[in-house]
Amino acid sequence: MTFSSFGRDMNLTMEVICRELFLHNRESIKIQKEETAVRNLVKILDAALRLCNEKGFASMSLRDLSREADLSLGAMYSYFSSKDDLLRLMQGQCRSMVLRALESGIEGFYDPRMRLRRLIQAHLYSSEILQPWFYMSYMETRSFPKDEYSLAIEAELFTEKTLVDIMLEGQASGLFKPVNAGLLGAVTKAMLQDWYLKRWKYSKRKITVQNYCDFVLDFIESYLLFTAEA
Amino acid sequence: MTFSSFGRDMNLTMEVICRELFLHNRESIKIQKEETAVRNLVKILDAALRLCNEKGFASMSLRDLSREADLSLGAMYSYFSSKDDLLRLMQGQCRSMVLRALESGIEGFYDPRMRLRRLIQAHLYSSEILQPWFYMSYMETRSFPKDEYSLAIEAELFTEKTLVDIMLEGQASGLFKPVNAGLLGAVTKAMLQDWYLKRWKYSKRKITVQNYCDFVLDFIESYLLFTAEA
DNA sequence: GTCTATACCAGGATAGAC
DNA sequence: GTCTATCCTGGTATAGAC
Repeated sequence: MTFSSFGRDMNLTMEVICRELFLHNRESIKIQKEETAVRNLVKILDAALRLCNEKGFASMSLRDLSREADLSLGAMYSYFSSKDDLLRLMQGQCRSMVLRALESGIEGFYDPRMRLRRLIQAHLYSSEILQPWFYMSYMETRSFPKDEYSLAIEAELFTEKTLVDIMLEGQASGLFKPVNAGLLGAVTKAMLQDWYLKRWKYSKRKITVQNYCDFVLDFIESYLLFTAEA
Repeated sequence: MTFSSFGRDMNLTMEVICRELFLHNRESIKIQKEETAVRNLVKILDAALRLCNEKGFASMSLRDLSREADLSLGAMYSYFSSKDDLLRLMQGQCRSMVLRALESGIEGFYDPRMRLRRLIQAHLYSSEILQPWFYMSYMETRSFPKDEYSLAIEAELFTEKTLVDIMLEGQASGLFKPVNAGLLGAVTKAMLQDWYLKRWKYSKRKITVQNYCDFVLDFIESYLLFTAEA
């Protein structure tokens, strides 16, 4: 699976994302006409992701946002009922996109080595496309209200558990070495997250998602596979 | 180097830290008497770290802080001149402690393998002791004013460069395999940071800093060393 | 050195015209 | 559906008594 084929399959443009967000939240959004709603949601979310990733959600004022989104304060309140509600909308959309990306990455594959590769690729590739979403989600989790917080933690642990389960499977079938799968899963997650948390660093060094992905796979597989050294 | 010997050597109690912070910032702190100042700084910084790590610096109000620190608003303003100034004080103190810990970790060691081990240990052990400081520093960097931001980024890159330099040294002397040292340094940093960023996760699983450290060292050395498999 | 009281403003939220 | 005008809370910061 290459990055460009993944991107084509997932089709995650802002317009598509906002349309889905609109359809899933018709009750809470006061605007009726789909085209109007989607057009403005694109403006709002683009601006929100930009501001939020610069200074953090708490420091982003709705006045800033209204200026950047080129919509009045009053108009924006037709799309969400409070600032927290905006965060909830974005967070929910992000969670559903991530889950879909990871699941579509591994479905139909049964060999542990292949499943591990595809899961890591799906994670890195989707965080490449949705970087501002992933970043915001990571940085703002702690300020969520209790129920949203739990959902976010659950999602974090789910990814990790999926990684660990694949490793355990591979160990059970004798394909992988009997290393500490729990810890390997944890640090793998950390490496995957670093890709969207330190984007500035990797861009500056001209390291592409493909480079990073190949390296991480090599590093992990060297530790897991029995294959002799080159 | 074990965690407890490191802890003994560094002697990083809140009282010691605040005394140092006071001595380095006498001009900006309006209180004269050292004992009074240190006693109150401990109260302020303990509370600030707690609140800040819960909800983020921007969402921590000085009213909250004054209540938690059990000092009036007016009194607190004798210790810093603005909320941003408080952040600057804490940030500066954190940077100086980290640098000292890392340097004292590797000084006097020349074998690349040993230097790498000691640097990783020093980083993990100090982040174990200073977890709230490290966490705050990581999460708030992006909201710093420009000059403070540059200093923080510089510190991040310095640690990474130290790691990479040791790896390159080891490769040059033929001790380490010729893997991509730049990327290995980057993901190593990510693994080190995960220890203080996801403390809740590791505590819950009863993984100690010693467990984590041993695992990370094994993982990295397996990739770097020529030694045959067990 | 520490407190209380208060100035002042920015931010979230809403009402009601168009 | 969108805008402008406005309300009101709660934030940072300071003044001045003790």
